[in-house]
Amino acid sequence: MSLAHALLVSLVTEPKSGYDIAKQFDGSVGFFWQATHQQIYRELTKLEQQNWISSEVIAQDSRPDKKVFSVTAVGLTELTTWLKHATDPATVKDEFLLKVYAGHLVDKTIITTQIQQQRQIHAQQLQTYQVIEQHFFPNLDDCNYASRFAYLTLRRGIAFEQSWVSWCDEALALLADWTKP
Amino acid sequence: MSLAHALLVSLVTEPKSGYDIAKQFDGSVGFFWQATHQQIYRELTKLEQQNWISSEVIAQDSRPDKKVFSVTAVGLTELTTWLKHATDPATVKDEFLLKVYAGHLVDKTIITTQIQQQRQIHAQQLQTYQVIEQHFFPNLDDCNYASRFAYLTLRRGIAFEQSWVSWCDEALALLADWTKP
DNA sequence: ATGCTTTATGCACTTAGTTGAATATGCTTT
DNA sequence: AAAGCATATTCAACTAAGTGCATAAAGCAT
Repeated sequence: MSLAHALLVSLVTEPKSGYDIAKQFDGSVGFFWQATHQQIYRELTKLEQQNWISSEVIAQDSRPDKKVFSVTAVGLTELTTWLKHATDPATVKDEFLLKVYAGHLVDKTIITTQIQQQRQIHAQQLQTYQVIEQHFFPNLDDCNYASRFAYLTLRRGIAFEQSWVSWCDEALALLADWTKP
Repeated sequence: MSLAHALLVSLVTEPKSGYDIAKQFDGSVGFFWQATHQQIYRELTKLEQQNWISSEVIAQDSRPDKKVFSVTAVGLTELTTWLKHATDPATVKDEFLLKVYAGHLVDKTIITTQIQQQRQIHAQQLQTYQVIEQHFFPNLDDCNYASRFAYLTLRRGIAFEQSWVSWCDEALALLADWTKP
């Protein structure tokens, strides 16, 4: 279970509220971890009970109060312990590939459409990543130490999406020549 | 929720027992869907209640009886409906990338080791896929219609692993030049 | 006869994730 | 002024996923 660690990673960069994390999970950390706001709030409560994080209520004018969480010393120790431990490879559960595998059951156009849709999604995401790369990392030497690691994960995102787009093209080309017997 | 569909896909190829599916999930379908035997048995029970599959107890000598499941007409309809529907992109939850992102917190050697371990895992898996490709798909023209779709998923597996290995090499090269301030 | 392995299935429990709503504040739009 | 929107948090109920343990039948080895 790593939602806890995803939250710690997010909070160690800088303290924030549950609401902020939920928003951030749409970007940066959100590229490799997602959770709904309910999950986030529930887990934050648990982490505070465990004393891995502590909270402080901040009054805001023009907005409701917010509860800002920071990682405690205990939490930081836990984080480094976790970083040292070997990582199990992420389990792949890919509904789309399941459909490709079962593609022989239905008319070819159905799978062709599916692949085209996926190609579109991944090409879009690739472009998003490339814009971020050009905008925030035009020159790695100018980047601080922490953001270089963010850059590595961005490079992974780019490689991932490129690999998908290429595969879609390959698959569509192959499919074109097949006929159902 | 697609465990149900993963089971249907597995059973539509040929009827089998829960035990057989659990074994098969170590290969072919297992490359993009995994489940423990308890999950499988529980879901099979549910699918039978829904009448998407039906079972027949087969007595075996030299082995305990087994319950062989087949996809019903209702189940097949459900499968094709599912195939036609748009597919949400798989949610990525990658503990390893989370660690890379947090890499600035700890000594560089820790992340280097993590990346090397991942490289080893993906290089190994790549080789496994390549052996399967050479062994079972030396010539696509000789393959029947259904196994061509299996080939597409195998190609995806190969592209995925190659992409990981390349990224690991790139990341290790970049990391080598960085020093913690 | 007993203990180990393979085949085969299941229950109980726990954790993770989803869905839907309620509550509160203050800003902007109509 | 009313309605809708963004911020901010929480409750309650539910479904899905995952872990651990238990059972049982047959074959094989000691």
